[in-house]
Amino acid sequence: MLSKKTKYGLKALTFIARSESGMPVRVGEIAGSESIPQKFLETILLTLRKAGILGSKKGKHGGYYLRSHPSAVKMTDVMRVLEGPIAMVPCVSLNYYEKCDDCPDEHQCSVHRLMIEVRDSTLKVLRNTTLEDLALKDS
Amino acid sequence: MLSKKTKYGLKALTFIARSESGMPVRVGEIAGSESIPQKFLETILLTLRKAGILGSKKGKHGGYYLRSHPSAVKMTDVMRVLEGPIAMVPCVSLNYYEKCDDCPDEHQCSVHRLMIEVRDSTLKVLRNTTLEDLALKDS
DNA sequence: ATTAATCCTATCAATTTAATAGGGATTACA
DNA sequence: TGTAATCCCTATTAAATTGATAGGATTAAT
Repeated sequence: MLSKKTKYGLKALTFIARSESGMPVRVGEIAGSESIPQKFLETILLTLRKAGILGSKKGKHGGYYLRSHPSAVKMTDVMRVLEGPIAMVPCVSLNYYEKCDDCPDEHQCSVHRLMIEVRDSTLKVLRNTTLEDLALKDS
Repeated sequence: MLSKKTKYGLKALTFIARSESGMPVRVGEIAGSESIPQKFLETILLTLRKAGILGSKKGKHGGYYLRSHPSAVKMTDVMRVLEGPIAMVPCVSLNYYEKCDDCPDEHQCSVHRLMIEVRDSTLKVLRNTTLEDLALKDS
């Protein structure tokens, strides 16, 4: 399951990408428009800022803005920041590899091989999708 | 993340598929060989039996066996039984569809569209993989 | 009968998730 | 200079999920 955190984060990024004005977007505005609890969204956008995806401006007329053009914001990056590893098992993760304690030899593990295929197919989608694609309207 | 339940279940199914004798396989034997807590595995195999994937024989010399040839056991079915929906959001699930409360129109939801693509690519893998594939040794 | 197995359901502890709380720090601008 | 608006930070909490265990009931072979 996709966490609410990730879902809210993606919606917020889309909202910011669509807001063409170039001005920082207030958390409250996003929260209101997208039906997201504001305080929760604050922590999410903070995470995205710390990850370098968003920038922020404090104080009156402050808010969040994209650090790069939407076409340069890859879903792989966003998902890793918000949802964590893309792989479904750590022993198959490119960025967060970890050995399983219940596997003497992962090259003979049937689950391992299946999960590599799932990971690769998911990666293909996420690598080929950017925030610009998400921000397109309709269909 | 793949749950332990699913991981254990897949390993157990692989073990049974590899055990060519045709005789029912005891839970204890699988648990021992695959380092799975036996009592936990009992409940998992029970689930697989209730789903029609495994059959069982009670009493002495009892155990679990496959109801179909490994090549007929699709990963889509196994995953749905053990892990639940393949889609990452309910509004994109083929078998467990549910509307999101925070989406006025899901056809305009950017997350929705992305998740359809992820679902389809995962489905393609899972539909094309059977227990027979998992049971192949090595690489 | 005895033994060895599955079957069933309840329960528990740990973790994760979703959300809230309560301010602190910074900035615009009157 | 002061005040309102905004992001920043961390802690806490409640609910849900997960992983595992417990304790027998039932069934079948010998």
